Amino acid sequence: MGRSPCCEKAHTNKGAWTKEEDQRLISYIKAHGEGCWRSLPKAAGLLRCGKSCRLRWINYLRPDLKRGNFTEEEDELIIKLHSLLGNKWSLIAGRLPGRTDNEIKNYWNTHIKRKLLNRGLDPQTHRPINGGGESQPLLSNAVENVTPMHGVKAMIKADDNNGGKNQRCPDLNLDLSISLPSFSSWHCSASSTSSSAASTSTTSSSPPAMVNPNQTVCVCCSFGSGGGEGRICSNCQGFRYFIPLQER
DNA sequence: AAATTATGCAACCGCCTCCCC
DNA sequence: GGGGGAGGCGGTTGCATAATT
Repeated sequence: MGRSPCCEKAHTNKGAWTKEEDQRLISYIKAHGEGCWRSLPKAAGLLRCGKSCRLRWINYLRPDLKRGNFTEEEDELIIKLHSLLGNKWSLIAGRLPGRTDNEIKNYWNTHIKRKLLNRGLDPQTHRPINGGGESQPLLSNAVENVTPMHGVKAMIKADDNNGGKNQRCPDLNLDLSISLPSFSSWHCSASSTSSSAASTSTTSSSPPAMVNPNQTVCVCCSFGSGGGEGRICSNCQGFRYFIPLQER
């Protein structure tokens, strides 16, 4: 049986994109907008798979992309988010405006992994490699804005469905919260029980009041969906939550 | 200067999830 | 509720360039 191919591979180009192909794609999307990637190549006169067009646009041609080196701040933010979310590159990218999941993934594999190893931290678990650093923080001391979430452990509920694919979360003590660009984005507007906590004023040096161990905080709203990736949220119905341990 | 090795990144592949019928 | 199509995601590959020998 097998799955049907996403496009007619016999008549599609592969490999690096030419300037002409780029230009065709850009002008088509400028004229018609994104959407229906499957039919886009034909409509735009491109001999490319729709997925390839989407990837090229999202990762390279989009006008809002921030090209160039990652800053130290971005580095640390990626590390923090990775410690919370694992290899959820799209969610991580959602918190880094102008960066793409592919770019972050590549950057992680080529730079940050090495950086963490140099710090003596396991890039996957963010724990000290030699086990001798039990009292060490999970993340570098250079990470500012990291404050303890008193008594709160976290997990990502969505990964429960992975059949153990992500074994990392249930055991990982994520005694962390991070300074977010906007506290107001911590909770879904639809989440009335949480919004009162979010509105409590805080200072950057104290644990935010929103980190109430008895409340449920939505990870996707807090970290990933700001850039229009809300499809995973659906007003947070059983998907990507921090779950206080006492509820488990 | 040439050959070899290492590195970085764009692009592809296949699976998963969502959405519509 | 189930099936199928389309989009999205993460892992991996392969090529171009840089660094080293």
